Amino acid sequence: MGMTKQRRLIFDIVKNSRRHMTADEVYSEAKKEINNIGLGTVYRNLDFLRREGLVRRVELPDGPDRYDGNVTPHEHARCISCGRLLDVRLKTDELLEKGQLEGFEIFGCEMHIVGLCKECAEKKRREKNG
Amino acid sequence: MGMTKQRRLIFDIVKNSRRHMTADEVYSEAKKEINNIGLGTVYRNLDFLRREGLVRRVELPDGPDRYDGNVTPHEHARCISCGRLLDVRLKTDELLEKGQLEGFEIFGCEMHIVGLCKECAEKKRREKNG
DNA sequence: AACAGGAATGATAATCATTATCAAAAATGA
DNA sequence: TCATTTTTGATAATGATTATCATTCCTGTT
Repeated sequence: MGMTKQRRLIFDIVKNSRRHMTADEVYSEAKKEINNIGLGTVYRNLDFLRREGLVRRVELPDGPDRYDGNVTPHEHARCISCGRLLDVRLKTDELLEKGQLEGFEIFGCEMHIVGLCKECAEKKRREKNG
Repeated sequence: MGMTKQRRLIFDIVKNSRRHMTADEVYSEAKKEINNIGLGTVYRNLDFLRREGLVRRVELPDGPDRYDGNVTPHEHARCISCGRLLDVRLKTDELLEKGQLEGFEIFGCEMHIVGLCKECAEKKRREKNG
């Protein structure tokens, strides 16, 4: 596996971030280290790292994909106000009502909870109450 | 609510379809009735109908959105081979492990199961076994 | 029926995230 | 070292969706 300084940098950025960054945010961050890094390089390496299982790509139904350095199984809740993703663990046992997917070969499942995070919910409440 | 013949047609197409159509598929279908209908009109009306709660938009993480005439609560399982969506009902009770989303105000949740539908799984099995 | 005002239309351009392309540069390995 | 493969940066292309805008179509009121 060719490990260029670009690839290492991109990996470190995603791995060390506690947020769930977009490719563009990774790009901005990477430019601080390598001034002339290309956006294509960022996309290419994020995809490479995903294929290697080193990072996880979270594909949201709207808006750009996010990259997650935490590759352990978990799902996400997205705040529609600030856009932040929160990690959640699901009880996946007994999720489906029985017999619905007879013969369907499940490879994986993605769940996105949408709503307001604690901070944004409180902020909205304060605005309302004056 | 202005109900033009375009809007009525688009609604009928989605409502009468047992599939989950893309905007482009609705457009192709609509052109059979109204030859010079615009793609923008299709998008505009699908969005209008969604806002009115008459159809549901299913936003997949990859590929174009699908439109569903069934607006009762259900989730989808997508076949990665033929792209078809299957309806599934979830046991949403006790989905989350307790205490994870303290303060998070849940508006909704979208789940996409991905895998192979019965037909495609069987087809693949046949190809393998000769 | 005529008319005015707002809404919807079709055509087209613009947007945004992502991929593809490709020559030049860098890494790898015999 | 030198040849081969991989990766890079720059740029163009893609695909789905939205925005724009002049024209046309409704709809309700006289």
